[in-house]
Amino acid sequence: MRIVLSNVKLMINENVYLKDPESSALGKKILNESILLIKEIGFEAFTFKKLGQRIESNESSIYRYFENKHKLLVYLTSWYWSWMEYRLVFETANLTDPKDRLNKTIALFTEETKDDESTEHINEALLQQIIISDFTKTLLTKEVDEENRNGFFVIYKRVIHRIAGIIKEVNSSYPYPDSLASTIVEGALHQHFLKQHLTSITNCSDEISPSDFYLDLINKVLN
Amino acid sequence: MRIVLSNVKLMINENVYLKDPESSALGKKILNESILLIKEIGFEAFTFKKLGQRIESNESSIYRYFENKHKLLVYLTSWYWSWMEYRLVFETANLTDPKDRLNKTIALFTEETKDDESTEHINEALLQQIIISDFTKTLLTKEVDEENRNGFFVIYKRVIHRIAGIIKEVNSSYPYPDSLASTIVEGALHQHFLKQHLTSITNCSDEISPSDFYLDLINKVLN
DNA sequence: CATTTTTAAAAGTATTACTATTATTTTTGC
DNA sequence: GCAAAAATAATAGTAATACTTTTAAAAATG
Repeated sequence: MRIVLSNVKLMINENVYLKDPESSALGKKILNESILLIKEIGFEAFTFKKLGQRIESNESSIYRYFENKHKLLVYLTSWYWSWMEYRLVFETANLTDPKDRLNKTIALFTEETKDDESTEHINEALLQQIIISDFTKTLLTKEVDEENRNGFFVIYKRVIHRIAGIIKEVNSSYPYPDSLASTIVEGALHQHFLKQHLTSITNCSDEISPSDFYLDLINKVLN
Repeated sequence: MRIVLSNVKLMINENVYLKDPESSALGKKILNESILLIKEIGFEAFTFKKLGQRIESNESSIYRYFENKHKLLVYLTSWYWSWMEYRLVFETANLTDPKDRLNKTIALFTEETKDDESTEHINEALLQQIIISDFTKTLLTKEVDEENRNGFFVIYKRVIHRIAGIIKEVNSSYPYPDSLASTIVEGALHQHFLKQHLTSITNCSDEISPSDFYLDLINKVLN
């Protein structure tokens, strides 16, 4: 199923950016090329100076959009979860059986993503790779409580709550729906990472996907 | 059950350090105080200069033990997993029923740690807090493949394999023992973090522990 | 006690993560 | 179509980081 996103603007918390990057050509270039550059050299080595060189623009111009690279990463991850939320709502809309809805949901959040061609300035497949390697780092900081208060993670939290809600529809007496949802979403990212880099401690491979593992898991846990 | 570690030296891969920190008083001070300082200001803000000031020693002296702070963190995390492996072997040694062994194991890896008084230069409870916030960062780098080849993560991987082995004893036909083990160990760290900072997306609290959640989960998955 | 090793102190370098200033270009509103 | 405002580019500068190097002093060891 192809999603039409052309007319939808994903809303990202305003505290994350100084100037909305979706409001200008340079801003979109920043999003687009930062994904490529972070994927290429890793988030730790990524700097605004290097990004500036790459987009043939100035370091200081990028600073007018984002205070620092951490906030740019929070922006990109928020965009990703917002896009996933949209897909979740869209792709489960016509499913009435809670079990179908749950299986579809788990598949969506544990599968590898293909690029969605309806957004030209974001390569979703590459963005998912960045989410796998770097999303957790946006949370694991000394500033997490303050940033959480400032709404940096609202979209992610909303996504987890939606999934927890679907879990409850299937089994309303299960006592840990939020923990199960957060464990699966975060765990799926981790299994993708292990599949790519630490293959010996996962059963996921070209034949077995994280989806297989988590679909099996959730059905056993909820029945 | 109290563990006697006085006579045991946990072996850490030699590629991680330049000089064995357990071989000198300064080295032990580096381990001891780095745990306190990382906990205090966070790993990102932690520098060898600050650590040097704190232990009233010189920055350059610390560089003779560890090439950089990342390797110091890999050392600390390896030490932690080595200690956990020791506890795992010790505490399951006299259990013959596979189910008992598994439950004990899951409890061990999902519970909050109390300081083990038998090692004076490491505060295990604080170290666990660092593991919760920072262990994943040691893996999520651009250099993970090279460091993995150099044996930086052998202890962690061995721990996961041990747990996977115990899972297989309980249910030899379960198809994803390694993924289940890695999901639980890593997921438990994540649930502890959520419990502390993003309480709305976990059911873990003062009343419900990550152990409750994962013990329930593993028994449902394997039966 | 002489040699080696370890540690400390100081200085130096390249890079990072910004900020500030000024100039130029682009956009917009009348 | 032009003046004003806003955005961008270029340059320079700063404080901190993440080291390396050198030299000297202290401690350990054979």
